[in-house]
Amino acid sequence: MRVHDVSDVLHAPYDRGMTEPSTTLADALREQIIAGDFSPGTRLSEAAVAARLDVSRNTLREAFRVLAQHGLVEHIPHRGVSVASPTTADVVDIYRARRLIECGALRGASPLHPSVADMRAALERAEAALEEADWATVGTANMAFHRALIALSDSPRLERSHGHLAAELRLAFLAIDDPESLHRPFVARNRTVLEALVGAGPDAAADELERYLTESERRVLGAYARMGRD
Amino acid sequence: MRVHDVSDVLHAPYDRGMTEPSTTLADALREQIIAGDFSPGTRLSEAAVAARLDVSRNTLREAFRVLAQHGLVEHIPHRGVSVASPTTADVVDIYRARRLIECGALRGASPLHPSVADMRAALERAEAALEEADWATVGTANMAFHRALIALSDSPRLERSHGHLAAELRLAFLAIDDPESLHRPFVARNRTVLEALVGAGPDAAADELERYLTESERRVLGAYARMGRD
DNA sequence: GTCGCACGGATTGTTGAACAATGCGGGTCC
DNA sequence: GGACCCGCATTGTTCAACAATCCGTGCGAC
Repeated sequence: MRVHDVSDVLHAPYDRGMTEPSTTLADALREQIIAGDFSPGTRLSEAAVAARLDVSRNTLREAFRVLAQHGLVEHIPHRGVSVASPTTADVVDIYRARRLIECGALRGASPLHPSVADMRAALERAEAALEEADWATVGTANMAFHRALIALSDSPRLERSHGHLAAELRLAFLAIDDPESLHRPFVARNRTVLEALVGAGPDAAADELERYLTESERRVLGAYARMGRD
Repeated sequence: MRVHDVSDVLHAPYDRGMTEPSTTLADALREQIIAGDFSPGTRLSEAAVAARLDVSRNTLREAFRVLAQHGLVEHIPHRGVSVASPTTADVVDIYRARRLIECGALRGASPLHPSVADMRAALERAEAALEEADWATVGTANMAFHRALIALSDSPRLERSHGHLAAELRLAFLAIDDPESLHRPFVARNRTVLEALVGAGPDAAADELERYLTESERRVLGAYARMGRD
């Protein structure tokens, strides 16, 4: 069953912590969105969401502005915001940007960079989850692998941009809803990338990564086509 | 004389047009900031800016959130927002990201792409402004050249990221306030890049662009060092 | 003198209510 | 069936208020 309205979703009010709601609020909403609490395309009524999260409309609107900048939410004037639902063109663009940024980061990386350990750790988590057919965890770990890969560049701004791409892409995965075929084949490929990096060197790893991304894009687009998606 | 408080700046209320203030408002503020109406580091008091732009604090805060996401403004909880003032580390990071994105876009580009015409047009504007020692226009045209260069990638997301980098970098230029040395030498280099693209091909152009960016970074960092800047 | 600390003013964070402006759906009329 | 119009729901924005936090100031202790 698909969720098509906020009211269909039950969840606790976001956790009020020590920081300001308006900052944390966007984070909380982001987490819920990429966790799939609201499926892509869901309309987010200001009044409904504000009531459910127990914040005022004004505060919520600030959070929405942030999410809209991240591409996680689409804001159309006088028509409200809805969870972004990446089109085929969006997917193509996301992968184009990923290829450029990830391969570039990898090509300029040192195999001795501390993040290599993070990549390895993420890879091992993915391989462990693979054993148990826990595709959600596999997906998360794959994501972490690529995040660590970008960290090789030591560039906060590239990490930020890549984070946005990853979040948007996750929405596309949610829309497809076939985690196994989207995540399973790519654990082995990630291992190949990592071993190429510490073995054959950054350029070979980047070439391998490029194949990875092209294949991943092909899968997503194929699924979209089968769904008759725009 | 440097501006250090909003109250020092005189300007008309932002132009109320047909679209919603909250969207246009961020744009208007962005324009004013990158035009140098508020010098980097200036504190932007909510009450003062709201009064001057004739909007409510709530609406202004939405705009601030957007600008903060763009990196144009720094928002510290309970301490308000100030115009970003890129540190040396920021400059290094911005150039690192620019090198990766711009060189990557160029390397994957076709010399037959329509944006090549835009690059040429921007270059000619820069060369014309150079004749008249109009450094501000030279800077704007140089910026447009690189924007057109990114457009070679046909990736809206890369264009957006690059736009943010360019805006942040402009703040660094504002802080330096020596437009001639920052813009003059690079017109000829842009021509070299363009001619390499249509002549020797994308890879040669990318190599040239890399030298361009390294040299530009060196100038900015040098100026920062001479200013005793963080 | 200066270090720590309490106090108060100023600013930010958030709320709730209100109203204008816009979009959407339904009904009517031709 | 299609064009038009009207009413309702939602968004965009403002305002006033209050809580929470920060910052400068002055005081006292050492």
